[in-house]
Amino acid sequence: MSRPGRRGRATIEDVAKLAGVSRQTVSRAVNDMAEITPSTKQRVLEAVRTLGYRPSRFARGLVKQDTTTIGLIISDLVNPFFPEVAAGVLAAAEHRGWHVVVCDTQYSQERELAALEVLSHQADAIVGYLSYPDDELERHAGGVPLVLLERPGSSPRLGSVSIDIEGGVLAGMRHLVSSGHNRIGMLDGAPYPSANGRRQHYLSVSHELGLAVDDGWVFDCDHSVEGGASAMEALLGAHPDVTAVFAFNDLVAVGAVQAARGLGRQVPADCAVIGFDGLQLGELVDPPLTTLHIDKRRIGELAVEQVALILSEQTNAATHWPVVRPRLVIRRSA
Amino acid sequence: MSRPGRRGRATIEDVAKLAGVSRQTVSRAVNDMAEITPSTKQRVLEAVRTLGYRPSRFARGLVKQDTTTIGLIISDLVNPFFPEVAAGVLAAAEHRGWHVVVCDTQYSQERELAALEVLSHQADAIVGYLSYPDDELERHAGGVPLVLLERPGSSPRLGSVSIDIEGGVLAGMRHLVSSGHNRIGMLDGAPYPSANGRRQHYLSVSHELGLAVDDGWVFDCDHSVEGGASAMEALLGAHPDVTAVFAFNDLVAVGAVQAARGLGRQVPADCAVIGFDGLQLGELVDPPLTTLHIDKRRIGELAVEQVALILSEQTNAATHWPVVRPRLVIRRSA
DNA sequence: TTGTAAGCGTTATCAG
DNA sequence: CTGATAACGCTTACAA
Repeated sequence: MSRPGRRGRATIEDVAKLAGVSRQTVSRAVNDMAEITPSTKQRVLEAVRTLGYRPSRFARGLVKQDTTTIGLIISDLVNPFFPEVAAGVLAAAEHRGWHVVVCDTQYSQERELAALEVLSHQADAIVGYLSYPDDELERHAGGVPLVLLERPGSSPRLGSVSIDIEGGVLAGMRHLVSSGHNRIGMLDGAPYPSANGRRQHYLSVSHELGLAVDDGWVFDCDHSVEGGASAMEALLGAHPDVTAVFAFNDLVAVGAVQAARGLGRQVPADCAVIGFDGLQLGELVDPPLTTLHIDKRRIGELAVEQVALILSEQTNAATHWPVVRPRLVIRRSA
Repeated sequence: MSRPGRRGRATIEDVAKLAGVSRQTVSRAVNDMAEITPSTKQRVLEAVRTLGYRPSRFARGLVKQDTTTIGLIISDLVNPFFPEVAAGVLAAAEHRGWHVVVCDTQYSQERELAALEVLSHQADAIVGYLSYPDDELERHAGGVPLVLLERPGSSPRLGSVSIDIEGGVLAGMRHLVSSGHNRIGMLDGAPYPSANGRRQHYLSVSHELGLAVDDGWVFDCDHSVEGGASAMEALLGAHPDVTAVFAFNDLVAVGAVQAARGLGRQVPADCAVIGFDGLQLGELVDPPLTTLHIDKRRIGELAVEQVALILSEQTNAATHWPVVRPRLVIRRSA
């Protein structure tokens, strides 16, 4: 005995009963297919309305296997970097008629795990900023294709979209050196997925360019304005003679500028600052931020293309790992 | 005859066959339930791995009616305002174990409709910045509960979280007037959902305060820095004697500051500017932006609470429509 | 511990 | 044009 509302919502069966037709006919009316008389359609639709009937997405998805959902895991929606990547993912997904479920990890590995857990059940593929080692990721993804953002994947089972960090660092450091700097410090993002590479490349490039700096010139910080500010204070404390700073990202760079000023230094006169990602914010602060601009939307779009590739192959394997190249944008801070 | 991969993915049946057990046993192994011998569990799990089996979320969702998905429709992920709202939604949803599917309309009504279309089929409730009239929305939502953001809902079927625009405008205008301004212009967001109210309240408050301004002192613009800049130029062109500007939001305000300066005016000396939403950006520009700060995360959280309420009542009706109050934050621009 | 049977709510197929 | 009937893939009883 199936009362409407027995388990909450009315089913197609309930509608059929009320309208005095078969489930099939209800289906035809609801999805306005052709083979149905206007009058019956009316009657059915009325029953639908009075019962507040809505088709179950699960039942529908079960029978017509066509809806694709991709899970997006990002670190922090409030960092302007990520929404741009997300916008790229959303646009590319919408273009394909896919849905996107978004999770924000707040840089927490625990949340990252939870997100993987959820999305491995709810999505057909996962794209995101992930921090666990490849093998652990594969285990927790439970067979769902994975596309890593800003990080190369070791196995062919893992797609990836990365950034040419080395090229970016090289371009940035060269710019600073050619502007006459040789005591260049670095503010690195605290170790987290997207944090990889900058520090190492900073050190090797510094070495190549003959700069007398080492690990002691690098200070870790949160990926935020506040983080950048306090790390900058630490750097200036340890190396008061620093004349330029290579920042992990634009947020950090802005914080560095503020801290430098707070300590009485002019930017760029006393200390130059260069950012790394090219947020709009950088154009609006004073002085405008010199930065290595990254096409963030493109990262998201490329990630979805990767998913499409992987999903279309029965091998479930990626064959091509795109790399996005930063572009030096010179403004006034360096 | 069901070959694994007949329709793409292996099913529980395929695994059962390969492991030589029943589907039930596979289910027990996969969801690691208690009543199963370790050895068989091993065997099953191995079959799972070789077949690359993943349970269908649709089949699972069909039988255990517990997954809740909420659809979030925002106008523009790249406007820093929206990610904060979204972050609130995500946090509150995660707290409840709900999933969030995000759509970005790019301020396009066409996309808004498409998003409604999709989400009305894929979500248990929709939260978002919507521009269509209530009745149209209800029609397109096809019975899915709706929570309107920054806009009151007329029917009890519509939840909403709004902002006390009137209070905000009043506080802002009073601040400007008490600072000695009486020729105050306005840059209003181009008519779109969240755009409602500011202009009207600006006009009535101006009238109350005895200011000699009218519609001609209001210029529409995109909700962006660029939009604010060009509208500011227009305003300064039409009313060169303007001494203060009430901006639609902080992005617009920043643009206004830039334009004012570009035309040789000091801010706030020659022309004060006040924003409306309290982005972090406002603290970082020069001069720091005076603004009416809005708790954007809270908007998202309240929206999810509304959804929970609506979903829990069988009436499907909202009974309480929260209002978020702006808070005047005085910095240097006004 | 394991298997069997009965749904979950839809759509597709094929008669009528 | 309409209605049985059979999937769709999984879980929850209930038997064995």
